[in-house]
Amino acid sequence: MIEGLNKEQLEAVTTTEGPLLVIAGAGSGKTRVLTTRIAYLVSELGIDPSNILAITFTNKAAKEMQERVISLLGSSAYKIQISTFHSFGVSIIRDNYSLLGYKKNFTILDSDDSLLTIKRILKDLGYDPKQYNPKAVRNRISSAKNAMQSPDALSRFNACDFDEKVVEVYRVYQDKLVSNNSLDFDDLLLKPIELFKQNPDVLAEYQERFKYILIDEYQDTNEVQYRLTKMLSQKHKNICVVGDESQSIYAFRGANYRNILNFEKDYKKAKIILLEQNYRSTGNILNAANDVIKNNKQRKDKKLWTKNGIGDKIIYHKALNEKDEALYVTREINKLLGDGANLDDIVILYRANAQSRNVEEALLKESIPYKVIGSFYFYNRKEIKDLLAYLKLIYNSDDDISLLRVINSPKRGIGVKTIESLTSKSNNGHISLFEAIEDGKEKQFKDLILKLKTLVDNCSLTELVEAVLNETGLKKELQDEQSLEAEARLENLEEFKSITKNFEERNGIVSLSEFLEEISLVSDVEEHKDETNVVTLMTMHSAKGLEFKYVFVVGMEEGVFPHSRAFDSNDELEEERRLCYVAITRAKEKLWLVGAKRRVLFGQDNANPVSRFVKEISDEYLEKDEETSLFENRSKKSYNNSIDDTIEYKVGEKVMHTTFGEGIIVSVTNTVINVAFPHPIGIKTIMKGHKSIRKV
DNA sequence: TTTTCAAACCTTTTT
DNA sequence: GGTTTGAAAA
Repeated sequence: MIEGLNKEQLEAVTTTEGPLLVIAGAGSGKTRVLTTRIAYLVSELGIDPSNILAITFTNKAAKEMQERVISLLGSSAYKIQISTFHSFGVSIIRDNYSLLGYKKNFTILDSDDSLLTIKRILKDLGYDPKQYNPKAVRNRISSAKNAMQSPDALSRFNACDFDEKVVEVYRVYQDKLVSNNSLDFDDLLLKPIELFKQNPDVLAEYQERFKYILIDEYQDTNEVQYRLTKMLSQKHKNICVVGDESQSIYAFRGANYRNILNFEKDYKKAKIILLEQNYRSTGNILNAANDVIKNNKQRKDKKLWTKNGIGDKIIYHKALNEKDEALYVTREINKLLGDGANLDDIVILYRANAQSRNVEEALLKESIPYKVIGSFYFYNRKEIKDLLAYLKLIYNSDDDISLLRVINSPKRGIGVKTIESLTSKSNNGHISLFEAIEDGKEKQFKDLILKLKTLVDNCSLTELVEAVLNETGLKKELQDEQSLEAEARLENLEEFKSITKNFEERNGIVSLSEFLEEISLVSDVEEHKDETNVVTLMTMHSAKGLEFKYVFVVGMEEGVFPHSRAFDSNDELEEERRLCYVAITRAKEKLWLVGAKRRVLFGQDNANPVSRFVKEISDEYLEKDEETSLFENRSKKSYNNSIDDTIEYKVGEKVMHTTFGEGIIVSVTNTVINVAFPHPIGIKTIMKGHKSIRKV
């Protein structure tokens, strides 16, 4: 098990007692250390797996850690609590809901739901949403919660009129959540702390249970997470935190990388181990990363090194515009594929999700299969949100937010007037909107939900979803519409059923409560599908912890990356630089940094200078390629090869695709068409005039 | 109550 | 550039 570990790694694995800080540079075998340490605790020291708690930030990281521990320990690994901070929080709340004043069937609000709630509160209080931006209010409340400030505490600090209003909204918002028997993301961590403060005996039980605690990505912990782990580890003090302040990229979410720098102060006898040997990347890639990060003032001095070869130089390519930028990337990908590379080994990283569109269009043109991680396309669709709101309301009828979402969707003739009278009734009687319903059209709605409620314990999840679709009229509304867009929405609802089916198969028969919990904590539908052998597109933030042979970073321009919002703050610029460090160190073999001379942003043509991060890399490791005019000709040629832009398309026309077969066009944009193919293929986006389709 | 159309708004990054 | 929001008409 411990074979092949270097001296420092071995020390990190075997130093099991007392506080331990592992500063793990990118690619230094951090996950291997964590998983081996867990296995060592269990199989060498005979620690009961249920006494171990391992916490990560993302679902992806938790899943990977669990898989690796299972491969080391077998099925006993299932008894180890490996989870994200948020799902760990939910499990504590679930086990102690009544002590916290919640009912068993609490629901979790996503950030859209909390925004809607805040909008309604602002309106109720008579404030102009133009003067008090709801998003700003939500962010302010969220950061207060992440800093563990109650409305009272916040009111003591408030300096301006805006803050005063925030405090007011904050109070109403918290009351509303409690009366709705629901929690937002921040509550998932705050409530456990509240619980432990008020019930020392409960805390003592958890402290006793989790004798060994491991925290991954410690540099990304915020105040709440920091306090929570400190409370839990107070008794046994066997806490091992792993992190790298150079990779702290979540300050906007309240993360405080000083938590890692202060670890030695918090735990007086803490041992510190530095992992600086990198096993992932070539010498050139590491040197470039070091060149960039050394421009940050606030950091622990360390330098990654490797025994790997020097490798290829990093390529910086400046394209003419954002279209050429994307085309350049596809051309390089095609070259790689020609040399026998796998699509799985290729990733394209960008600063903001909105940047994916150009790249996607180019990939479509070249018929290169890809997947986009972390863009909430699926769960953000109206029909899916409606369906989920129905499920939430069935599960927790006090959830006013979900009720308001679906009470008149599909249309039942229940309008503003009815809602107003229900709201005042619910306010006066301190009951939920659902309970306030007594008669009228809304009574029919109430009966419908009550009827569906009886199904929860008597049928499978998929059957319940089917019943909701049929009984609420959600399906009928779309079928009656007879439009192709409605057809696409129906397809999405079908897709949702395959998600519930998948969930059932994975976990056996599952309850509505477990399903809702997972859906609220897993933002990305891709985690349910396994699309393999495709190019991956994602933000640099989502890429943390991952590695790829070939990495493309696009948008290397001032204003795009570093983002213009960071210009006026040195702290934020340092955070952007850390993000750049994360992006560079994802690459194992080859790295491309790509930017555009001109770029259309907000419909405006901008000419941004090259990103300062490119300039920070010494020419020793960098190969600059600015044959922009040449490339323009080449790109035109390749464009003409596969695209015939003379063909006109109309919605409703039939087309034949070389692999998907016959389909119907459901929508047409300037560059692409969306085509509905028979189940299970579904809706596909295809370039206009692409050689793979022809009209029939 | 629902539909429609023009104006406003927007773009960090995520559990 | 693209979507969401608001006011006015149906």
